Amino acid sequence: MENYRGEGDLNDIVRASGGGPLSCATGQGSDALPTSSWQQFPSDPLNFPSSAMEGPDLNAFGDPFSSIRDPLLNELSSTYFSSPNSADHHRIISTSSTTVEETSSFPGSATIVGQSKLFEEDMRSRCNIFSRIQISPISSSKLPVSPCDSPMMAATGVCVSPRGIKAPAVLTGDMVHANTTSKSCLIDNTGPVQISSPRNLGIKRRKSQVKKVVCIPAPAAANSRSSGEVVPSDLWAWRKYGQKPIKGSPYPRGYYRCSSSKGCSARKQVERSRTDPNMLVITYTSEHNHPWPTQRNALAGSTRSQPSKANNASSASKINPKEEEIKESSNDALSPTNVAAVSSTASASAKEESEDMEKQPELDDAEFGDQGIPQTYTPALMPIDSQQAEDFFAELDEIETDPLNLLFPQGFSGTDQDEQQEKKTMDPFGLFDWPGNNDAPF
DNA sequence: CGAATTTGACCAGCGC
DNA sequence: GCGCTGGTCAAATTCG
Repeated sequence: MENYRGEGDLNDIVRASGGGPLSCATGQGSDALPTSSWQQFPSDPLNFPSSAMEGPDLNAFGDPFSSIRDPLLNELSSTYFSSPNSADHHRIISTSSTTVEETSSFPGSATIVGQSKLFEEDMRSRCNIFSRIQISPISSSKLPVSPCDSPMMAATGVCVSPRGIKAPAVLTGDMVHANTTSKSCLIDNTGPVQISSPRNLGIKRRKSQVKKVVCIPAPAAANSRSSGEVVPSDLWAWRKYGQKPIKGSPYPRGYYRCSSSKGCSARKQVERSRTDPNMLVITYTSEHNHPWPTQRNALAGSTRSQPSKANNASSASKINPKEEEIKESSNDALSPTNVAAVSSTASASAKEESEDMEKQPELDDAEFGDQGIPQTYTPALMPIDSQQAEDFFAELDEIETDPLNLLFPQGFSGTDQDEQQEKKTMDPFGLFDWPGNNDAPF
């Protein structure tokens, strides 16, 4: 266990920033809203091109995470933005140095940082329902000498200890911080990531790989499947192909590959935060080479993780608790129980990384800009209490045949009226500022 | 019966 | 060069 320290990865980072006054300056408590520096997430999560669903953007399949980030982050947004108590604090720290600027291409939601102040102020004045997501431009080339010297760091309170910087991951400027009092998660991306089978493709797996790490809250009862393994669905169907114990971590790491489409090289790793079992660290590798599956399809292959089964004691009894910890499925994420769990867990963060920055600056721009993070934040407001959650998911079942419309109402609506109607549906409380909404202050 | 999961083995990168 | 570690494969197992 102590060996882990020498690696200077996640644990170090968490320790360095998890409880530090700098790192959590704004998040000393999940109830104490860190409003001073957190960047409000875009007010208009829906106002982004549904590029992932559109043909032209399929060209981006060659771009890592050109698509995978969207479903997941969408899930995150839809799931974690549901806390009216501001218990959910999310930070997304993009390693793409140009993420901030590039995301500006998105109306509303795109201007994560540029308009974040506005969003923050506005949202704060409205409601604390939204998680605070911070996107920080970090890159190996732009990483400040001292993490705390970074303007972003200073502005956001995110700080990495020098020891953390020691880790290669930190050198790449990658970390994610889910900011809550007890639930923090910093992720190191030191770990090599494989785009695809090195055996088959002869690709070195430890370098020049782009990965995207998302830190999300895990179920409170982390060691019990019956409690419901809460991993937000990212719409893709994932098939587990391996699990390995990770040195320095009591929790194993699960390896998943996309099963939505044969030949898809998208993969992800799921593991629990070493320091905070309540946090799940999901690392996405490579990209999907196919359009988003429908929700129905996404659910395929997740039958073993369905809540109904998850709640089955007999089933749970057969499973190693540690193994359960990293299990995930779309169904789990969509279950009301999990929604509640997620809401209570109340923190999420994500990061994107390019470990080969010199080769991919433009790529990052393209990936995380035009099609980037904002796309993923669909304001699918979740009911708060369990009853609402049940009703909500009951409705989801009804519209399951066309989930994408739910996720991207403006992207698929035929008319402006439809868009407005859908926006109202998605945002019944007017919590979002729809660009087309005349009522919006901006 | 098909599909997903489990799990041990194998392979490759990285550090010493 | 060697050992450690992580990532993937693939057969066996499990489940719906």
